Amino acid sequence: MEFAAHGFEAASTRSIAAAADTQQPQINYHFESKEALWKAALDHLFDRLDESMRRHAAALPAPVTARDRLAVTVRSFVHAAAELPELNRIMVHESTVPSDRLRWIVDRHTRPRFELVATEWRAARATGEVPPIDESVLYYSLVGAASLAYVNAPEAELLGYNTLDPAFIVAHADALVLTFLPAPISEPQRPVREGTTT
Amino acid sequence: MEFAAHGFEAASTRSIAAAADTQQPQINYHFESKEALWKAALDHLFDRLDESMRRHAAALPAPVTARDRLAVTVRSFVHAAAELPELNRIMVHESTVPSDRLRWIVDRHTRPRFELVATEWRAARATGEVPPIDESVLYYSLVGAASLAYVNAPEAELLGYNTLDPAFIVAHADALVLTFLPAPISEPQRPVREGTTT
DNA sequence: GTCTATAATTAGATAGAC
DNA sequence: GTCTATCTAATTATAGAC
Repeated sequence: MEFAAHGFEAASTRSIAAAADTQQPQINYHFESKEALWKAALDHLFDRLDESMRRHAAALPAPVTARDRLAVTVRSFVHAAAELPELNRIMVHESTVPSDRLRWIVDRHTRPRFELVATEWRAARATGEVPPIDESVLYYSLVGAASLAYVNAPEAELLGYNTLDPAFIVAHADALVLTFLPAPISEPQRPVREGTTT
Repeated sequence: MEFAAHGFEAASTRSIAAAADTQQPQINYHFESKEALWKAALDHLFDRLDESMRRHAAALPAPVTARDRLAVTVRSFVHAAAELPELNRIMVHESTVPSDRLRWIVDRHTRPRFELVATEWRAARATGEVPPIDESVLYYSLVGAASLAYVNAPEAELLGYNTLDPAFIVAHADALVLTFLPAPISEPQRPVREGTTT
């Protein structure tokens, strides 16, 4: 993906067309503009992200507690980030400077997904199953921890590590569950239910 | 910084010159090429990273154990990442695709810093003070967790969070120490010294 | 050293043949 | 729908006046 490798401005419609084995004017025939092509590419990548996360979640044991649900989300996201490095590459390319494109992504794709993780985190916080970390701090720490190894795969390769090796990906998912969702030491506090006295 | 905001290719020498209140040809007068300017900018940013980390480390309690030393490194890096978002922005822009520029950065700047963290991590692993996580997994998880909130600050702003707020930065550093360097539950295993019997 | 003018190349988008 | 040719604007780098 040219947009993932070079960013929106530096990705030329000529190289995008060449990668698709066609000619540059075909882009303006099939899409209204370079930006319309970019938006279509992002909608497609986010669809693939959702599909990848659902597929990996289905392969994991069914969660029972709120912490279990987060563990499934974390493991699924690590696997999806490894499977779709292009998406997180585009996200960091676009998120470094305010723009209409960034507002479009955040409104359409980022905010609903952030709210999903924040809601899961609040549920696990309420039962004392996870460490006392604010949801915004948690979100950026977790997403960054889960995605950089794949976003920066060419750099890791030069350091001598193949982060796309399935063994790396599984070790990575294990490590993030171990660190962000450690097994609770004390008994998890049950949420206080109405009408129940302790 | 135009390179941080748009990446090498998309940053025009005209806008760089305009930001420095001068004319575009001045760049080719003072530097051999656009790439030479970029290399000078990166050398300068890495110097500032080292200075920032030293300054923040000096403001923290002196470390005793290997885990303490890592905690100082983590806290200093979080503060430096917040202070210098441009550097990590350039790093993700450049690390997504193999290039001569990427090789230049890795050889000159990334590898020595990676080895430093890996060495500190191995020392703490040997005494059982930190979780059983491979150094490559740890490196990308930690750097990603520490930098994304500042790399993606414009995105966080649209989600309603000011990640450059000192309160966020401190909570972020606390969270990463809590997760990646939890206080050991069991007594840390002392490394076996030669000539010592237990 | 600093500026204007410009050369050589490449960008996204369009016109029009087939 | 697919192609070649081309338009306008932007790019890096250089030439040369001051």
